[in-house]
Amino acid sequence: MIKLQPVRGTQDLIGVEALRHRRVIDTARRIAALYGATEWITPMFEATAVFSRTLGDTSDVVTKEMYSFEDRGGESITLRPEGTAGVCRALVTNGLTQSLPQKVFYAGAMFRFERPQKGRYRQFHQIGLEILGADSAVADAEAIACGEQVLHALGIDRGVELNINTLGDPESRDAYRTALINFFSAYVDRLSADSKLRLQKNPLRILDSKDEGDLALVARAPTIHDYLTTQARDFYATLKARLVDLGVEFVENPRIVRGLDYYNHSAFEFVTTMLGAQGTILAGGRYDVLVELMGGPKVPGIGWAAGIERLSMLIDEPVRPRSPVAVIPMQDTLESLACSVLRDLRAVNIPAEMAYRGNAKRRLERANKSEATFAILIGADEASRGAVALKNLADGTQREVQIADLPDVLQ
RNA sequence: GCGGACGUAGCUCAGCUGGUAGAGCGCCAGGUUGUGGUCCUGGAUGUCGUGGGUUCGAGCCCCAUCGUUCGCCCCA
Repeated sequence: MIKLQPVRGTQDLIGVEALRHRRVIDTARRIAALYGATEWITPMFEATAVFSRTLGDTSDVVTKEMYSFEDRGGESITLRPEGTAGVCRALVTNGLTQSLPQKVFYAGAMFRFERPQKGRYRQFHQIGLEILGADSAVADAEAIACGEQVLHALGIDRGVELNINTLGDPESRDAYRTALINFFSAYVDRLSADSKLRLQKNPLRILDSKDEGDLALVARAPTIHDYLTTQARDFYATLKARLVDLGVEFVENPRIVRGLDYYNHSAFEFVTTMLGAQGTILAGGRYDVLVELMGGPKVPGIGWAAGIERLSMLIDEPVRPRSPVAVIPMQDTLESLACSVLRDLRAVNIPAEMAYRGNAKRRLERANKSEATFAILIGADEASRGAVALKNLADGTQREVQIADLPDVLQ
C-alpha cells in the first residue's frame, strides 16, 4: 500500500478554502483592470537561466531554494519561484518591448524549497502586478495605489500599514552600502552572529534584523537619505507627492531593504501584525535593470506581489454560491422525467442537481445537508398532471407546480 | 540549515505512576408503503503517523523517520 500523503509544504484547497483563494484572485484581477492592467498567464516553469541570471551568485537562493531539474532533453528547468522574471521574459520573447508601457496582472502557483511555516508553503500562490517600460515615479505610485485598493477591496484594512522607502539609484546604493559597512564594522563585537555574516554578504540586511542588540545599533546607523543623489532624492519626493495625490496613506521606513541588487528606488511593503512573523502581505519595488540582466533590452519596471495564502487567512468568509435545487424522483421510473427537469432548470441558469443514491428520504436528507433552499419532488401522481411538488426546505411548506412553470417560480 | 511544541476513530479531543483504547460531533441502519431539518433506538469505526528498541506486557519509556505547528535563517 502506498502511503498517501501530500508532499511536504503543499496543501489541498477544498470547499471554503478554495472559495477564499478564488475570491482573492478575482478581486485582484478586477482591481488591476481599473488601473489598465491585463492578465498574462506565463508558464509555471522556465529555463533555469531566466531566474538564475538575475539572482547572481551571492544568495544561496539559487542553489538551495529553487526547484531545478534536468528535463528529458537535458535542459535545466526551474519551477518558477516568483512571477516577475517570467513576465519580463514574456515581454521580451513576444516583442512587446516595442509597445511599452505594459501593465500586467498575474496569478498563479510559485515554488520554493523552504521550511514550511504559517502562511508559507513550498507550492504557494501569488497575485502580482508589473508595470514595464515606465520610468516615472507616477508608475510607482499607481502600482502602490493598486495594491492598496486590492487590499481594501478584500476588506484587509485593519491593522495594515504601508511602509515605503527608497533604495536610491545604483550610485546612491553603493555609497550607502559603504557607509553601512563602515558604521557596523566599528561595532562588530556587538552585532549578532547572523549580522556578522550579513556584514560580509549583504550589509543592508542588517537593517531588518530581528535581534534586539542589532536593533539598538540600527537605530543609530546612517540612513540612505544622506547618500541619495539629487535624482534619487527627486524621484522619491515625486513618489510621495503622487501617493498623496492618489490618496494613499504611508509611513516612511528607512529600514525597508531588498535582498537583491537589481532593485532600485522605490521599495514598499504592506504589513500586518495579525500573522505572526509572516507579517508582510504585499510587497514590491522598482527594478530598472532586471530585464537587462536577463539578457533583454533596457526596460525599467515596477511591481508587487502578494501571497494568496496569507491574504486568504485575513479575509472574511466568502458568501457561498447558492446551493443547487435538489431534484428528487420518488421512484426509479421517474428518473427520466427528473433529468428533463434538471435540463430545463440549468438551461435558464438555475443550479440544480439530483442525488444519485438512496430512497426519497435519503435524498431529501442530502438536499438538506447541501443547504438547498428548494427540493423538487417528482412523484407519479403529480407527474400525471404535468406537475411536481415544490418543497421549500427552509419552512417545510410544499405546493404543486406545473413543470413548465418551474423556471419562473425558481428564478 | 538551526531550535521549541505536537502527531490517538472522518473532525475536535480524553486516556491516571506502562496491563492489548474511549467521548462529543459526524457517518450508517431502524422508528412500516412517496418527504429532510428536531427527537428516540441500534451500529461501525482506529495495526494509537511510521519503523526499530526496552519490557512478561507500550498509546504511554528510548531511538530513528515522516508530517504538522511556532520561531530563527532566507525571502526572488
